[in-house]
Amino acid sequence: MITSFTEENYLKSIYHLSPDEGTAVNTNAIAESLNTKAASVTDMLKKLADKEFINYIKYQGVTLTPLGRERALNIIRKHRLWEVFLVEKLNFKWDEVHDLAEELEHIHSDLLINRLDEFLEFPKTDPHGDPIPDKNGKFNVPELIPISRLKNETLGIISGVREHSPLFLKYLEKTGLVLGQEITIKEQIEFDGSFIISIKENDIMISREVAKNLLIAI
Amino acid sequence: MITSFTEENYLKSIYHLSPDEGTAVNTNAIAESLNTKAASVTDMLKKLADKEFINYIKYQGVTLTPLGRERALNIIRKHRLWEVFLVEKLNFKWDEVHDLAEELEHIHSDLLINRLDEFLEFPKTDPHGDPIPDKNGKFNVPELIPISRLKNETLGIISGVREHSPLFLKYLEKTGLVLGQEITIKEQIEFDGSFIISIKENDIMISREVAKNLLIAI
DNA sequence: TTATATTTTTAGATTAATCTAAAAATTATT
DNA sequence: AATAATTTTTAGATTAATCTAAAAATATAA
Ligand SMILES: [Mn+2]
Ligand SMILES: [Mn+2]
Ligand SMILES: [Mn+2]
Ligand SMILES: [Mn+2]
Repeated sequence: MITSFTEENYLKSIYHLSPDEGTAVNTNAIAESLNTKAASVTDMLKKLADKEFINYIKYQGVTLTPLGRERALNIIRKHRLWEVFLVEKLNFKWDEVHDLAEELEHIHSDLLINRLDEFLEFPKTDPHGDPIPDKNGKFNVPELIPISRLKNETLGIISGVREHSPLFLKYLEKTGLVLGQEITIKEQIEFDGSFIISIKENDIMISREVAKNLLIAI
Repeated sequence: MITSFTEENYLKSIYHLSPDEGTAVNTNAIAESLNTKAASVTDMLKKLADKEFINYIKYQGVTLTPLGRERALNIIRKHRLWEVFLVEKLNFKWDEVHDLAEELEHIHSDLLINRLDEFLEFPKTDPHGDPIPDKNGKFNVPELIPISRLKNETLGIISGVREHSPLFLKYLEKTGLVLGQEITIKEQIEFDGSFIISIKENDIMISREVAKNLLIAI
């Protein structure tokens, strides 16, 4: 079954909005994430249900069928592999690749993406630390914890972000908070919830907002 | 001015159908090359004329404006660079890349394509011997002559094809008639216009149809 | 549990790209 | 030059994706 650019974006959005397999995603949430209107979403949900990509009960939200989940993961695989390509081979920065990958993820060819995977030597994560599904849609989610939930004196490695905006990513880069960097939590300031962390022998301060969006492997 | 996938295919088609800058391209020719109907073409021509990509006079056919030509060459540049990438980096065969490049050529990013160009070390021709415009749209057309127009005992190098169908390309590959291969014209058979050529110390026979579509640099 | 607020769906339009059938213009042929 | 053939354009519909405004269903609060 072929899927249009638009249908694929809906599937991806539903996948990203699903906290877990069972719980349904609301019409309004999809509308917001795709910058469209609820009425448009309803129309598309009917279409996706017809094509058996989603389970849709009027007024009750939607869940992905196994087929829909498979398709969503295939698009996410493509997105993340293209991001790796852009950073590793074409020297793009991690804050520059997302919008391009949003276009490239819709190129329809399993052969192309499997060859690209091989060319990149089967990367396990993308430039933002997100896991890349393999050709069967399998991937393992590493246990990452935001700095905001860590205790003092914890030592860990920066391994992911919860926020992908170029502004945030550029700030992290400038501050040296890049993937793979080892850090230690020194102290949380009670007043505003900000943190002092140590990075390469230096102590630096990061806001609570940043601490919530920086993911650590311990 | 942004252009849709469809508009870009029309511009490319008009470019490829232009024998030279001045002479106009007919509605029916465009319709045939895009597998669409003349009525649809007329609608699109009005739109492209509004956007100043073409000069359009009712019933008189169209020519590209400098803007339209620039845009067409940019798409062709992308098409051919992606073909080089697929063959050189992802190990595709020359008969497998065209349809994929038809999709990839519509990815909108000059930065991406210039970085790709650099990554590929600024190739001058694509896997089929066609010239790749540089970022300013400049390219030189090498003087290539079909085998069918060569005299006996001519020595030359296979440097291009006039027909891009996978069937033809696969036949050439199997027969050893690949780009860069040196050949000598031995004899033309008067009866059916076929040729005997020498390649790597062997004499082989090729039909007139093949001879017309194989381009040689002398 | 009735009234109010929120969410979701339907009804009806719009826009881009396409089509068929018919009309108009151009080109070729007597 | 008049007629026939061909090419091109217009008229009117269709389909996918979107929208606004109104109606219907569900959730929340008095
Ligand atoms: Mn991304
Ligand atoms: Mn990413
Ligand atoms: Mn091609
Ligand atoms: Mn080519």
